[in-house]
Amino acid sequence: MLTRRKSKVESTPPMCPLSECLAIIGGQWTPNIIWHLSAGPRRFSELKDDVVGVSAKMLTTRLKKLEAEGIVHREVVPSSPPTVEYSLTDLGAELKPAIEAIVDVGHRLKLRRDAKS
Amino acid sequence: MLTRRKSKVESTPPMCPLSECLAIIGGQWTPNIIWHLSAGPRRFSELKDDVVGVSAKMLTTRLKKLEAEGIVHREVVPSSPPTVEYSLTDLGAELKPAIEAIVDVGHRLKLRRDAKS
DNA sequence: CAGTATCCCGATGGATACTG
DNA sequence: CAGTATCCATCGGGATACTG
Repeated sequence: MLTRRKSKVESTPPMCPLSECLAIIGGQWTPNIIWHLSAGPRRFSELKDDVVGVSAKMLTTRLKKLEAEGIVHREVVPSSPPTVEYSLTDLGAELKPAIEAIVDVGHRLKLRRDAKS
Repeated sequence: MLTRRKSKVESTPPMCPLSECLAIIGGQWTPNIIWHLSAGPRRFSELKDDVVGVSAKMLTTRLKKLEAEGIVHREVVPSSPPTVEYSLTDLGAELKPAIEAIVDVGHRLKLRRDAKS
């Protein structure tokens, strides 16, 4: 039997900075990009290889957005052929715990599913 | 001066269950829905009020998907007018740490930005 | 209350080709 | 190498109206 709900329920968690963070890591590919950058600086083509399936277009789009938001740092190395280093800023590094938590849960979810099938 | 990269870099984290989890919480509104459910069972219209801005269409869509994935439990209370209780399953509860990590980072990000402006 | 059914528009993102 | 430009199909998701 279901217990009757108190009119004010169990109190919803205070207020939600979820969107705040999701606006940053919400975009397609974005978590993957940040995740790969979390291991250290990468060049454009390295990232393109790491983040399997991403197109150059999307990768640039996301990197630009992340750079504008102060999450990643872009450093052009003047050389021929030119290379560009992408890395997480301090601000970007703060996202790591969240990404790791997601990875962790993803792992446990996978285990559960595999166990059931 | 940038240090030269070792050919094998700093080793990318093993393999990525990111997508595993993102496939679940990735959808628009989804994290918010789970977040609100994490405080306890809710009825359809309560959720619709909690998750500000969501349309009935999207809410049903997401809830159906989450139910199919075993993340939320749907319980129809036979009464007039009918009510429906949504709650997190054990599996769904495992997502809470990830959501909380995201909320936490979102909060810190907000603080940083506010400090700068 | 708790949805379902349609219509419909705009953004997302892939493929491809081109450039400094 | 590190992108940019263009074309174009898809589809997420809002508005609205209807139902058991």
